[in-house]
Amino acid sequence: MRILIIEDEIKSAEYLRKGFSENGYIADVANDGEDGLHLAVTGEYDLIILDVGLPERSGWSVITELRRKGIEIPVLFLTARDAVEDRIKGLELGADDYLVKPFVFSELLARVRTILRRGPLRQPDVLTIGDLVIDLVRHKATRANQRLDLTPKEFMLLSLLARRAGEVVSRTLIAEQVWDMNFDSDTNVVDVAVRRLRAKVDDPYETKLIHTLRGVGYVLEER
Amino acid sequence: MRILIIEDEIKSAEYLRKGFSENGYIADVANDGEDGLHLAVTGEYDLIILDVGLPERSGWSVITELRRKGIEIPVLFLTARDAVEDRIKGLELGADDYLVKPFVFSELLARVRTILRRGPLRQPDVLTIGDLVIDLVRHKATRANQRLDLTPKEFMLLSLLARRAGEVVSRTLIAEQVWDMNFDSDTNVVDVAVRRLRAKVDDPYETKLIHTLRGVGYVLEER
DNA sequence: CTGCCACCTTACAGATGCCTTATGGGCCCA
DNA sequence: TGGGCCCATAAGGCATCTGTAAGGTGGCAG
Repeated sequence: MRILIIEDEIKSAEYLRKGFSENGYIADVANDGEDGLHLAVTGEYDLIILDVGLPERSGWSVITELRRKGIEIPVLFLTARDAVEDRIKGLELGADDYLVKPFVFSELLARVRTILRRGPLRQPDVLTIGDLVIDLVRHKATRANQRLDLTPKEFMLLSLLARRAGEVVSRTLIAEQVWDMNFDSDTNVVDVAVRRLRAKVDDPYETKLIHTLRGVGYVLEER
Repeated sequence: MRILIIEDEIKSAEYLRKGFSENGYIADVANDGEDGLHLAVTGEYDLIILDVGLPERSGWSVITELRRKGIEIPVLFLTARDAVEDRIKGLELGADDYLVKPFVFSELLARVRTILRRGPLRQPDVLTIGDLVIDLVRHKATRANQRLDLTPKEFMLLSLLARRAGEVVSRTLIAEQVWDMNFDSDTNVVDVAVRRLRAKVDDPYETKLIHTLRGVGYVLEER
């Protein structure tokens, strides 16, 4: 899941980014409305967090512009405590929800989850492929009831594969979802990451779950 | 669905009652803790909204008394913005959620819906993780039957981890719940606090209970 | 059979994030 | 007022993670 944060105050933006990152989301930051709008249009985001107190281009015009272009990405905006009419305005312009500043991060997280849940992609909390079990909330993966000690990147990669178990996942998609790489760069990060994941998930066990489809990508499945 | 509102300020109480009523709930009001407790015990309510700034009988004792009688109705309490310790306390006493005043009614409504959806989720008074026992009410923790001498912050941190034993607790969440920090991240209080807690909870013992998940947070569990 | 290309595998070093310790300020209570 | 405890800050150290690079392997087309 990818989130775009449009917020001019660098510290706040970073705080939010970190929070989302800790909770398994990929979050990018735009420091003004101009950049934000551009990223929103070009990048593939599942949700936008928008501070409506932006200098350059007011937050409102970002929503307006997005909706005018027919882009339906859910928008959650942040507003000041005393600005009641702003909340109404934001919702009228096509935002999905708002939060009043200052807020506690977990409130934001809860709302984000709610919004994403009611979208088309509803995902369960626990994924099972053969004897491999992945608990997305607890950030825990086990195989044959043995705990797998995975690093953040490994866990991200594994959950991506697991969410599409049985389907081919292209390296391009992996690069995008896990590394936030938008264009082709000539690195073999993906290969190396898959290797490292295999070392923990497949190497110690008889039946392999991660399979390579030459020229296409990878599949996670029981065979 | 029936909701009991325990709130001494008549105007606020009426405002809430009306709000719920408009949204299809049946809501009753009690203007002090005494009445509230009585109604809660006799009436058939699905949820209680409790203001913890009550005069007669403090809000806390209402929760305590209810739980002591074995009544499991979900409680959502309302607290002042600056009272972080209160939030923790309320949850420790067995409330299901809280909301910080002042709030927008729809926020409250959203939370109420969430709670009612997930059904009663009662918290035990004593948490046990391996040989670690935490008594939330008596504010006492022991490991291997030895008393742990914890400072308030340490106890708060430990109970937060314990309440989510087995789940990852992100540093962001910790910072929020224990320090009420929202938008400044450049401090390592959490690290240091965890260190101090470990010194008492883990260092003297063979099996460690507090585990670090790099980039994600901490988990309290037996491994 | 042969060469190419995609992918695998390994080693390494920089970056990152966490740990650890020392220091001093603040607060409570005698 | 003074002592003791609690706890935030800061700084440096250290382990882990992860991207890069370089060489190896194996499938596949011609």
